[in-house]
Amino acid sequence: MGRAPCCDKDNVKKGPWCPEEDATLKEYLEKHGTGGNWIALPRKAGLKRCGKSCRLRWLNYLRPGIKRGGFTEEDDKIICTLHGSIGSRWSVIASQLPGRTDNDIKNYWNTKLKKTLLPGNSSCPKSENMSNETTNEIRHLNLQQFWASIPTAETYDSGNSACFDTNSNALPYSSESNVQNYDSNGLVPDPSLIISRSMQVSGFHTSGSGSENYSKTSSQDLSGLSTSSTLALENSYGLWSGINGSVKEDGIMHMDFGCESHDDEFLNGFGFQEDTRELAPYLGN
DNA sequence: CGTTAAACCGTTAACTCC
DNA sequence: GGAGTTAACGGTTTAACG
Repeated sequence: MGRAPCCDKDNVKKGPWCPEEDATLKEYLEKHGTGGNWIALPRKAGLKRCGKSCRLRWLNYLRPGIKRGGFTEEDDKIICTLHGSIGSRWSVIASQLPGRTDNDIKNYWNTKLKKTLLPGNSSCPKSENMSNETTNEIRHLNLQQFWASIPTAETYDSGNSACFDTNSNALPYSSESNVQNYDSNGLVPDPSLIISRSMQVSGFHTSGSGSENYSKTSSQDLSGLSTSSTLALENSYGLWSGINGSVKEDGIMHMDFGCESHDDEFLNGFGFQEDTRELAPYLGN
């Protein structure tokens, strides 16, 4: 006996969505939100689709602020770097690329990046496949972005994909209008601050090199953030131990990366050491 | 602790282009 | 008709809830 199907398969439509269905779903969600229940949603909205299909359609296609195609070189670097570090945790990678969906990134990786960047079909963009310049660039980018990406309780990106409060009727996306900009002098935050800050947000700027503005929201906005991405961060990027689960007496941050690995040498090359003393030069300590 | 729903990701059907 | 691309499905894992 298998698991019970999520819906009555005889009475649901499958396959590509037509414009009418899209319009119906969009209109319903804009009016009523999800109501915290995707499964009941299609019936309420008058759609002959299963809730899972509606959710996917909304998140991957209809949701406002969605970006499709047009990946930049910087997007490529972020994807390659993160994929090299954490593997195919597409939702985590997507959380670093505002407006991108896990599905989109996964497709892009499988159809383009994997072929162009990993000719040896390696799981990691190892140095032998790249020029030194490129490798160094990615290393630097990775460090900056990894540290910068550790969110503060006040930061998340306006266009992020993963803001979704299942307990409210709020639509599962963040509202750009609630976002204020502030200057972030120095992309790499103090590690002690990093750790003391709550990892409760799902999205944050990762692009650029230090002079960009970051975004912050009111605390109210944080309630709408994705729990899944929060957990994804915690699960993927490690368990933080020590004071407040973070920094030990020696002031060194000890990290236990829970991700399967991939290639220790590679990770070290990208700054993923267990002991962040090695990262001091990058962290400005 | 069992059940249910959401989230996630690998796979593939469907489509487009050459 | 084969290759490339993308949207969607299916199955599994995770989280939430009673």
